[in-house]
Amino acid sequence: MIRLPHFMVFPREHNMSDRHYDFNEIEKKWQSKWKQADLFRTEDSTDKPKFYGLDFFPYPSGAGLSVGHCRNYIPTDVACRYRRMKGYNVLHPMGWDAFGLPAENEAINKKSHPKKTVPEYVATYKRQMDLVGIGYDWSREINSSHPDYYKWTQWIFLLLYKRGLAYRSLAPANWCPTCATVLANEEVADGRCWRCDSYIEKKDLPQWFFKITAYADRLIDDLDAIDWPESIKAMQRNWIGRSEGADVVFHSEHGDEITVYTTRPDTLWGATFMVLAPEHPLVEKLTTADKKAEVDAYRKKAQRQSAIERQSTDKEKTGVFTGAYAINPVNNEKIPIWIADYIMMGYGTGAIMAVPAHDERDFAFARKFGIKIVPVIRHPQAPADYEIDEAEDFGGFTFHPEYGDMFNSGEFTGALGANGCAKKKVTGWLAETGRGKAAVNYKLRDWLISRQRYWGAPIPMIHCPKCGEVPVPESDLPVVLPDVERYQPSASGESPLANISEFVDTTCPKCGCAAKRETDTMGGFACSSWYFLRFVSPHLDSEPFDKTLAAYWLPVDLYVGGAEHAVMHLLYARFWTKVLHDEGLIPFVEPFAKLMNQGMVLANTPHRTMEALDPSSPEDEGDEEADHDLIPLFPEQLDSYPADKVIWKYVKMSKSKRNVITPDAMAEEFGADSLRTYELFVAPFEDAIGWSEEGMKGAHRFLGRVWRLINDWNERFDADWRENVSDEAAVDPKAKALRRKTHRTIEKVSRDIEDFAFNTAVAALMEMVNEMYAFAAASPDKPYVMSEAIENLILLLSPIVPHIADELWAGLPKPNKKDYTLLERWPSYDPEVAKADEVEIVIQIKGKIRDKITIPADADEKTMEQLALASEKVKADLDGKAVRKVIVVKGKLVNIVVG
RNA sequence: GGGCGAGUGGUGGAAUGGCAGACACGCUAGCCUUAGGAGCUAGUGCCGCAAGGCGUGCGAGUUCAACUCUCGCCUCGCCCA
Repeated sequence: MIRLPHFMVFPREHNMSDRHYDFNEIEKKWQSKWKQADLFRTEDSTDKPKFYGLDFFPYPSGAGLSVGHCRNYIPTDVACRYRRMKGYNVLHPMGWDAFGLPAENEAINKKSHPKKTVPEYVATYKRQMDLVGIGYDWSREINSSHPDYYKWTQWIFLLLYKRGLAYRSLAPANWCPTCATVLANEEVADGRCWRCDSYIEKKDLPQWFFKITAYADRLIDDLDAIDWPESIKAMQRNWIGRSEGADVVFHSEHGDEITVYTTRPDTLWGATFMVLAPEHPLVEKLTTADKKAEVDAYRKKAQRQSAIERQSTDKEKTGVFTGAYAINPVNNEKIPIWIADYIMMGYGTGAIMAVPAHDERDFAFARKFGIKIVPVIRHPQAPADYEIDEAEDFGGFTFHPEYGDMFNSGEFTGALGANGCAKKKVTGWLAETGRGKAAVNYKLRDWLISRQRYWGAPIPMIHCPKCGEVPVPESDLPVVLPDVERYQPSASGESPLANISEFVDTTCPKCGCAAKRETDTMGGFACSSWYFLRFVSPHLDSEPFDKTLAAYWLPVDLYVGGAEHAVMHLLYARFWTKVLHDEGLIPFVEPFAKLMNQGMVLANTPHRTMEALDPSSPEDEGDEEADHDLIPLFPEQLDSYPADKVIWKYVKMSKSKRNVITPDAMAEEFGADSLRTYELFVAPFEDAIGWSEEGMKGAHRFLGRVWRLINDWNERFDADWRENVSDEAAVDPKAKALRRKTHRTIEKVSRDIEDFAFNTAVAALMEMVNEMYAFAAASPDKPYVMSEAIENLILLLSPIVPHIADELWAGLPKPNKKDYTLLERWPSYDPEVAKADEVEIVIQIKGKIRDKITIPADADEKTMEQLALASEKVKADLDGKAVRKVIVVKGKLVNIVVG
């Protein structure tokens, strides 16, 4: 079938009332008018209330925007346009997270240079955002890879250094062999690199860290005061992983001090062995001569394994006895010291006391190596005379999630466990007797900021042979990233900048002698940790941001982006905000007052199984996830592949799967307004959706209906409806009903936009249009209520579909209107008009619906009961049975209970 | 294994404890049209000719009344291990 372009299908060109909905022309026209009028420019000085709406800082990718990105930008745009019409001073800016791994990796793949690719990609993003009609204030555009911007990223680095929150240390770091750089813990998922999926390795390198752990408690506590999804807050709390317990001091037989951290000091009496991480510094010293060979071999093996492999719960426990013993400080028992790979040096003190009776992993370990198991906590549900049978039922009343009472524990036997009471008692006693002290432990590690990569803000530090590390003086900022042809990372673990002598060789700002610059750059998350502040004064060159304006605009009122940044960007940005607050630069402690996460957009993508194409490929053993065996089929492969073998699956859109739908294609075929309507209407904002072109058609059909309805009525539109509309409604119930619908829709759409319930807002507008059609067909001679409905409908549509709204508004024969709907006031509704005067209520008998009757809306309970009992159907059904009780819900229902 | 969330027509989804399925998509029939990827009208949860009955993952419970609240289970998704 030949698919004709829409403009050939409708070749006619008529007058206003009859012309067809040419969205391409309309959208282009209004986008250019808005630009000329500088409609989205934000003013700073005003007495209006402010609204700061912000989208997550995107990195410009070569794939351009997909309809998935639009799921983020469209709703924010609607919220901002709505606030603008409500009379707010709105800040809605956009900029580019242009530094960092994603941008650099992409340039490498393209065999180009980020300096060249980034501006190209930015231009594409901007063009697409304008195409979709997003109302950004482009005069505030920022780019984190520009010296004007990263000067201040470096300035904040120095501020952190000055406040003792940035330090350099040699540490085993997550090394991605493919990206050839180290990564922060947050950038490693399932032992793989967040950008390229390679397995990470451990590598010892001197690295720069930010001391985010110093803010751990505040990062947890301040979550209570912000309006964020609970799931994101929970993820942050989990990531920080605060636990309370005690540091307990053990000694080896020869007096070496070994401190362990435990969350359950009340189980100390059950500690029957100790386990050290293979890397623990004391291992060398403790190991007895006869065990040395075995221990060394084990340590080497452990080093080669990833953290994931080592800690996997279903892995068989391994370990080696060091030959040494420690003394349990609470009962002076001699307990063996082992090393095992499931203990990590990075957590706690790298040493644990093992309580096999009450910890699953310790239990498995003790069982395997035949170590004594001593229960010391009685399960709350266990009978008083319960005897633990080690051979048979360990696990029954052994591991216990809650607190049981202590036994087998010397003077503490009988201490009650409820509410952690025994734990507190033991901790207090440990401190009094010098055996230990209360301690708080965090899973959170300091934020590793060094990257051995070119494309980032150079770390503004100088290494002087005499003075050590010296910060670059503020007046010398920015430390400019040198222009180089070859920027590719080296496998050596050294930054590409290290080979550029013009960059590296410098003089010490303190003593003036020859010195070398730090060659690591900052990871991209540094740039995005403060960009929301830069938008308030994007061109200021004397400070990172104007303090007065920051105090006015921030915190961000609405922050919208994907949930995948739950513990990276969102934690770092909160941390920096608190540091800037502590420095007295900003009055607030949290950057984002309200956070919303949009749902993903998935594409129905054809896949084949691995073996289906290549029968010789080895059968995958075990129950690995099926996804790993599915390979996307590209469009051109689909025809030649047997249709019954194709597996269709909704997966995330990505360039590599060749399943990306672009807003360009949708705008071309259906229009940007249709795209906006569809993305808002298809599902609740937070839900993932599967992309459907059928849905696009539906949205487009709706806009066509709006277009025809209003154009058909344009000649009959009466701008003086305000004076006449009540009279018209007073004499005609249908007119009254339409007025009611209009006012109810205003109420509903306003509330829904504020609640981010865009899908039901669009549905309410569709209902209103349907009702207007029905009314117009039945009462073509009642212009006033229709005029009221039309005028309000256009304004209600404006934030959602701004192009068609402005076009219809411009065509409306109404004097003294503004040029753009955005400049009009958002409609208000009259509760009196919105109120129904008759309602249909339900009559139930024992909860089953028996009849429905229409009664006056203000009928009281007594009247409702009488009317219900008078119903013929009810009478027949009651059939003389005794009425035991009647429940009346005003305006809703009557339930008659017979018995 | 732990935490969080979700299971409603053929599909996306709607419903302050009070008429389950709004609004759409798709489908069916009809109208209009030289044409349809346009538009309009009607229908569309399931069973039943009908009256009526049954229906929100499964099983209990609370209530006059449960998609909604409580408990247990199953399945799926996400995060952490």
